[in-house]
Amino acid sequence: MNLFADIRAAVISALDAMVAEGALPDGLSFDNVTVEPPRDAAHGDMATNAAMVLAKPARAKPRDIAEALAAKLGEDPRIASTEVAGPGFLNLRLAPDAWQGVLAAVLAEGTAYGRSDMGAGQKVNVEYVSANPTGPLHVGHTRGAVFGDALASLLDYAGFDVTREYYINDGGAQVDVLARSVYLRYLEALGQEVAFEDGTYPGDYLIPVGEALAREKGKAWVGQPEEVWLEELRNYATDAMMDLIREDLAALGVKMDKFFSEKSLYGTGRIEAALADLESKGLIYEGVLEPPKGKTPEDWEPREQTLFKSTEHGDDVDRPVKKSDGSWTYFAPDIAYHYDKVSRGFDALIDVFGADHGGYVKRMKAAVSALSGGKVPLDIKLTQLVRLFKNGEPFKMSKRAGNFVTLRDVVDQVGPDVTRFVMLTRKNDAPLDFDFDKVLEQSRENPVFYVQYAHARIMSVLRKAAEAGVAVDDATLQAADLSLISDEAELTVARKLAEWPRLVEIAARTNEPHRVAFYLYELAGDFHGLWNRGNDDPSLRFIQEGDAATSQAKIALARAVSVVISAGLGILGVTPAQEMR
RNA sequence: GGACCCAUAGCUCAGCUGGAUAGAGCGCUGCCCUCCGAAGGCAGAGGCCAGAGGUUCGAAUCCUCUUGGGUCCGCCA
Repeated sequence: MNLFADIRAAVISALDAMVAEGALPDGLSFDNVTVEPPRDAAHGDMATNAAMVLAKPARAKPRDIAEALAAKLGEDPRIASTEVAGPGFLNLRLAPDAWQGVLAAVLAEGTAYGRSDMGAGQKVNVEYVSANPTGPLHVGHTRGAVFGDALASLLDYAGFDVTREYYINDGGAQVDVLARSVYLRYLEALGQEVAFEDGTYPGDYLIPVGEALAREKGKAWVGQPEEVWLEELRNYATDAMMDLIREDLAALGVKMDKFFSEKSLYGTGRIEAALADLESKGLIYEGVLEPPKGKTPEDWEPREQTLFKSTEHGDDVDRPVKKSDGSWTYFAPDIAYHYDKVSRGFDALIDVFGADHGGYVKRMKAAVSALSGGKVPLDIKLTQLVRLFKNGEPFKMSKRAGNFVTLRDVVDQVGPDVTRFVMLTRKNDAPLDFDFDKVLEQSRENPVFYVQYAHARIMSVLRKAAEAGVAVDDATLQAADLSLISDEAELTVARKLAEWPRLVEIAARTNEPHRVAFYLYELAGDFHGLWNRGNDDPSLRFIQEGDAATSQAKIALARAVSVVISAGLGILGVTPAQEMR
């Protein structure tokens, strides 16, 4: 149930009727007609811009259209009153039982209240994390992981068929570096002194890998040249790193549907096939790029390379897919990977990258546009930096990874729930400050606590009511006399609940899961506001001693809040708190 | 030199496919706990939405330019 969508449907059908009666001309598009909550509560419960949007194409005055529309809508029993205002807004006031209907719907549908069919089962691929398999995940990856995971859940909730995917960059030179680094740890495990030069990974996390290798291989590889061990060790090391990464993801509660190996694209003809597809579209040629303007690298010299004509699909310059020595650039497997995604029949693709990959957005979009003939949209979401603090001071930690703070460092300190919620308290493209102390603070400033506290309070009410002998199971609450919910503070909460399905659709349409976190904070605020009103006005308390019917109605409202909080936190991957200590 | 992101209250940030008098938290000012639901609550002050043009019934939102900050820019993945 989506009250805003229902009322919008009523507006549209009223407009259709006006067309049928000749009050409006044929052929108007109602696509831009909206029904939204007004900013100012004094403007009523809902407002539609229909008259203003249609005034020009209908060649009529907005206020005239609004008056006529108001007359039609006045016949709808859900609409208590209408008012033409401002430049042509039509403000609607709903009958009280409309809000009570929302509560009944929440209790009946549970956490499915708010699910949408806007996705219509379309297949969407969300690729996120995709960190190089050369070490544990760090904080930057954590934000991408949380964002991508919440976005995937959000899209699922909005009716899309979602695949969560991780692209393993296991085909490039950095894997050789990893293998050599593990080799050093292997020698070290066998008692040799080793030195980590530039171009190797010195992190402690490779020590156990070297030790395990030493146990398996003994001294077989000591003193042997790379030809003997490099190939095998590459696989061994990447497998070990992916195990590590999977553990990190599990600690955060992230579970991928698919891990896609870059290496699987090499030597299998798949890169060639993707490039052949572009070639067949006339988008591949041999050429020489201009040097980058302004800042010319000192060793720059013109070289002929194989280029992808990405400029035909919105890029600024054409991009090399083959180096001058004939080997692939990193871009080539990326093209092949996205070709694979397109071939798997996804209706839409989403890539979640760190902000430092902003330079690749246009070329990837160009590639997908070319490969899919413009049919498959690719949205690329960039996650900005996370700045770490401890009690207000910039924070650095270098335990096991060398010089960066790991996902584990964060999750072990504050837990997965707090980590996830906090990572979503900022837009993805805005930098995020993460303070290890503040995120655990129990105050209104801390949205994690504030939302969890609201849920815990409701659970507490339910427990206390049950102890007092009031039936509070969902079936009983559904049957409660919701007309007893009528105070303004209570209706404010009910109105907020009515917005939830709408919020889900907006968040899903914009691929912005942070909107869910902000909504939950607002909902919690409205609920706490109601709770606090109960301090001064005992008639607003949820449990009314000796009056089971009223108690059940009020508790039904609280229960509905907890249901929506659960649903929202579920999207964010956060467990609702049953109690706070 | 170019590309992308960002600029909203003293601070940290929201702001819906363009809608009415631009919101929240913190901070600030003033009230409110002998008890019953204060790990707080209520009220108030605080804005040229970086600047200048444009599009239109209407712009924080879309376009152009300027300023200021971040990221990136041929064989590194």
